[in-house]
Amino acid sequence: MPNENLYPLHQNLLKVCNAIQPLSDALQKAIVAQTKVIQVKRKTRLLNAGETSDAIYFIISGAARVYYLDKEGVETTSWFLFENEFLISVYSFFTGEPSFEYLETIEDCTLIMLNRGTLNELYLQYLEFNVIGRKLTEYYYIRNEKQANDLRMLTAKQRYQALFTSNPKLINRVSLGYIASYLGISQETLSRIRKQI
Amino acid sequence: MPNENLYPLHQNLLKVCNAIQPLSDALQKAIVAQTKVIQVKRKTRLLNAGETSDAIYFIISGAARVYYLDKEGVETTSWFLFENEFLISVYSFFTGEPSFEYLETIEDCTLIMLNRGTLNELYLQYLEFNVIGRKLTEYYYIRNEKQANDLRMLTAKQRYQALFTSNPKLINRVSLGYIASYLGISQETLSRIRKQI
DNA sequence: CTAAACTTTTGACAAATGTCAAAAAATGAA
DNA sequence: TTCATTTTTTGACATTTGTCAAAAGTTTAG
Repeated sequence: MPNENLYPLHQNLLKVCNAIQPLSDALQKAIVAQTKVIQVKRKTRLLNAGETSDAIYFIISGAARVYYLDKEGVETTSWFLFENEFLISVYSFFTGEPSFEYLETIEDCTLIMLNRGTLNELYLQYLEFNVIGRKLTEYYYIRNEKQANDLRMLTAKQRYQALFTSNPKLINRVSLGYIASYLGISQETLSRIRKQI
Repeated sequence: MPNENLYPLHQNLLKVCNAIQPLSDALQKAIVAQTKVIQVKRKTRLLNAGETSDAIYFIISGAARVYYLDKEGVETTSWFLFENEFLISVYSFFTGEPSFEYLETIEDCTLIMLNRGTLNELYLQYLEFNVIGRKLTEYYYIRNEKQANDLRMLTAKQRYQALFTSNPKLINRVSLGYIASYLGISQETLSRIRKQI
């Protein structure tokens, strides 16, 4: 595992990618060279609605969420991301259209930042990297699909229990209001559900 | 546009792929050679829950749906697919795990069938094909995300109206009960919503 | 350490949606 | 075309979830 020593900050990112498909040394080097490690405080907005997303972030440490505003201006959280996950406004990043979502940290974070132009160059220059992109998209697709299915099929209480079961640590790191909007319910309802359990 | 004459049945499939990224002649030829055109009646089950998905289908004509059963055995439709779209159990096809979903036609269909082994060979042999796979997955990802967002944020009536606006033809081709489950509501409620509008 | 800001809980009530059962309407196979 | 089957609608009522307002609890920055 030479990576661990060569690129200490990028170690987990490379590990995640290598687990999908082994990367050539040249590609690993390119990834490290073309990305930037940044530190941001909690509640930092990394993308605003209306802006076009220009970057994807890998979370080394910390937590973040993706949210948007409904017609009445009420926040709805659509995603929580933690260590070793990618923070991205999929729609805006992939289409190049202005985002309807906000990206915001919910804890102090250390992030690896990769911008879109660079990613596309990597896709062109290292065709094997498309495999990684495809597989990651597949993986997140499946997560998203499960979410939609749960929203259709489960009651509020069942959705909370499913989330709690699949991701117990989340409950302690994320405020109730955010979780409620993620589950598609009001925070009062979630508070009452919690008391019952 | 030589494809139109060379491969009449595969014309639209190739057109969809070419629109994402031009395919080499060799790849086009390989796609045509490795796929099989089949005709099936309406209500044909192409995949059962518990089976591992081994194929992806491109719909030349007809319509289909993806559905699954909740704990009480009630059907919930998670997706409708029409001409020039891909019919697939994403979870099972991509992970190789047994499916929790059923694939079923809702009209007589003409389909292009591509099995997983072949697709993976194409991915290996024609690395550029991964770009197509990645982009298609991105596209369907975005659709899925929109669905989850609507389920969280909109009332039943708003969801119906959104569906009607974005896909009016669907309403006439798909029965009310299927649409209701797709929207995450009972069919009685959907029937009442329809009357109001 | 403390005040201000934010988050969670509670109560009372309103609105949305579900359930069950039966009738009406539409569809499709013989 | 006709009858059996499937789909949609309707009514009555139950349940879930939302809303508003206020109180209680917790966290954070100075």
